[in-house]
Amino acid sequence: MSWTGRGGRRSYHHGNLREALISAALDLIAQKGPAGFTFAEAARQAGVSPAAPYRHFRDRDALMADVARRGFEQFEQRLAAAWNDGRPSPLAALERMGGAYLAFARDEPAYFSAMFESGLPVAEHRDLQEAGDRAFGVLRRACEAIVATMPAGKRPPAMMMALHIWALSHGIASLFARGDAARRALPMSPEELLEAATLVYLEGLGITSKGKA
Amino acid sequence: MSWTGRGGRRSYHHGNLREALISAALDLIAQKGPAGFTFAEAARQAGVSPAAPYRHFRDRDALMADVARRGFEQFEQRLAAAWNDGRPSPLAALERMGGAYLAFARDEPAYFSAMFESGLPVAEHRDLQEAGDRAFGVLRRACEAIVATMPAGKRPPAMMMALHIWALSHGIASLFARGDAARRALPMSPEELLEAATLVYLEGLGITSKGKA
DNA sequence: TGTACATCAGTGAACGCGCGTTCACTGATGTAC
DNA sequence: TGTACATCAGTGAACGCGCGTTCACTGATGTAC
Repeated sequence: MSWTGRGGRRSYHHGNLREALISAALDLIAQKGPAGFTFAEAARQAGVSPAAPYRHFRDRDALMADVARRGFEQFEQRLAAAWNDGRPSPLAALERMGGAYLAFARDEPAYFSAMFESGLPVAEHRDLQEAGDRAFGVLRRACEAIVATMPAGKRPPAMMMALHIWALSHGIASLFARGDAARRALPMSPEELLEAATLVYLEGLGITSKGKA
Repeated sequence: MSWTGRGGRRSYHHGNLREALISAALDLIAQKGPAGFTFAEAARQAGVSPAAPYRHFRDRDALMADVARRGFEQFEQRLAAAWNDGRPSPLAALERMGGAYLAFARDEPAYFSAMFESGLPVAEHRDLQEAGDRAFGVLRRACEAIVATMPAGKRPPAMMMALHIWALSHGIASLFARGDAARRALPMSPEELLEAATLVYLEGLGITSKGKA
């Protein structure tokens, strides 16, 4: 395949190998989990020799970390889009963001695995950690906005609230929404389960959802 | 090592190879994750030839499934011990059970990985699924007991409550309490985070913790 | 108590396989003049 | 516009390795009589 570059033109060079490897990695991770992805097979799928990937990634872990980083970036974008600056109302937007969390786990199992289950040492990949922090930041700012609507004396710590909702969403996503064979059966949709939990939690914080459509 | 059986006596037979393989698997999973465990290395660690494990397990997955099943059984026992039939009060016991969930994730990372992150197809291992269901049953019955203390008209569905608390505990355990390199930093202990979340959630259900010590 | 025999739980050598990684190399591309 | 050259991004062959799995085998154990 090395003779067809962009536009079908003959080409010794692949032209876009880095992206092709990322894309192959996503395929393989989605099919066989983070452990089932190998450098050699990613190269094969991209149509290059097994030595070629080393021009773009130091080793297998570096590729995996790049996939995870991209995953966090996409995740951040999706969460931010769902939050949409809290429109039409902060509570409605928060529910939508919960749905986006679950949708991401379901629609992008490869990214999700690379981000949360690949066993990458987050502390050793600064950019990965930062990307993760930015994604969490979307949720934290959402919680700050919601807390700000409450009377000054009754405001819970937004950071704690964000961690709680993150954990709740992540637990439901991991146990019930992921698109792999380990998914548990559930008598309702993960979205319904998460929405109900969030409403109860907000109620417990003293945030009533009466005004919500 | 094949010549020392129980009591140091010479022995061609290992004597307890099945258990030794399970124990080796736990070691290896704890060190390198579920993917880093191999049949061959488990055999080596148990001091037998690479063909020996086939006398006890059909293949690598069968061993992994057995580890996961044992994990769920231990998990069930710990949760049940923490719940202790709701003594001294159902709410105090529920908090203790949450702590047990996190402690298990931290103290038994190998079991935890095998149970939740090994990618085993739960549906294809009936005994594994049943063991998981029994562990969840402990939490469900705890929720039923708590719900039963409420006025008849105000009782939330215990099943939903159990799923919510399971997801919350699992999310916090996965993100913050697991003893591996992927653990995220946190401005408080996972236990504190979970306890606070549970209290807010119960408050939202209309369960006040005023009577709690 | 002794013996013959069946069964069990190991051995150890061998196999094919795919992996990660390296190496000297070479075709393609871009740039200076 | 053409040419020389540096750089880049690939090749393909090779390596050592550990894995899963099989095979005929054999030492140890248990049991019938």
